[in-house]
Amino acid sequence: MGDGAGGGRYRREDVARAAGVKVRNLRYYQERGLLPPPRREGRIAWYSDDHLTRLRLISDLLGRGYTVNGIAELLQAWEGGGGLSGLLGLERELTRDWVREEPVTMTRAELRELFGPAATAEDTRRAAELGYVTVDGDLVTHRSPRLLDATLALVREGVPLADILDAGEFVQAQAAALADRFVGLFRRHVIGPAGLERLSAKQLQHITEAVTALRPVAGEVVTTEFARAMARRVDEEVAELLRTEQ
DNA sequence: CTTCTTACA
DNA sequence: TGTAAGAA
Repeated sequence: MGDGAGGGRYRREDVARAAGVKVRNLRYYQERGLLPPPRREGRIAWYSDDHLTRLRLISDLLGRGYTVNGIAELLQAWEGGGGLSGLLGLERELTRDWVREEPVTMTRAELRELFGPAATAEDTRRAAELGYVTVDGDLVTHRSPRLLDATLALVREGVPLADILDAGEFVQAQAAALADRFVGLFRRHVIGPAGLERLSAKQLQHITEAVTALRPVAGEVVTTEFARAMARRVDEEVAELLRTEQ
């Protein structure tokens, strides 16, 4: 959070890699109006954090089966609401903290050292496929230090990495479903049927505040319910173990 | 030489 | 979506 969020400090290749899209598609998205043009400085194009956020949103939506045109419409509706600055503000609110973690980069050797012989190249490939890491030559970048730590903790307890990745894939699907559910609620009851198209600056402000207020609620509900489910399940498991060992 | 664009398959 | 060719 040191320097201003405005400017632009990514080159074409950098944003593309960070967002997990191909460089070729930057231009494509631009042409389709999904991505604002970068700031130009001579022959180099500078992309900002806002571009990166937008790019991640686009590739995520695309990955879930939305069409390019569908996304264009959505984005257009948003822009109609509060102008570009309002849109970018809301977009930031919607995704903050969920994508804000600072990635960690290490060499393959360092990765092996962390995981020990348990980690195969196949595991790395799979982790990349699931979006946990991106591989660039000898460098491996993990999206989330927290997830990396959690994975390491499990591996050190003897859980096979392949099984952890299976669990990760499952959790991703469930998490996406949960997020869809919450976003659906939000859309229906906070934004309303009118959509964002003709909202005043004040209304947009209210929505932004609502997002800020409600985001922790969604997390709260999920962690609480998860804790309860885990407690129940663990109790059952313990009871079962005690039964069979008698 | 590198970074982008244009244009075509 | 890949890529050859040209502009800057």
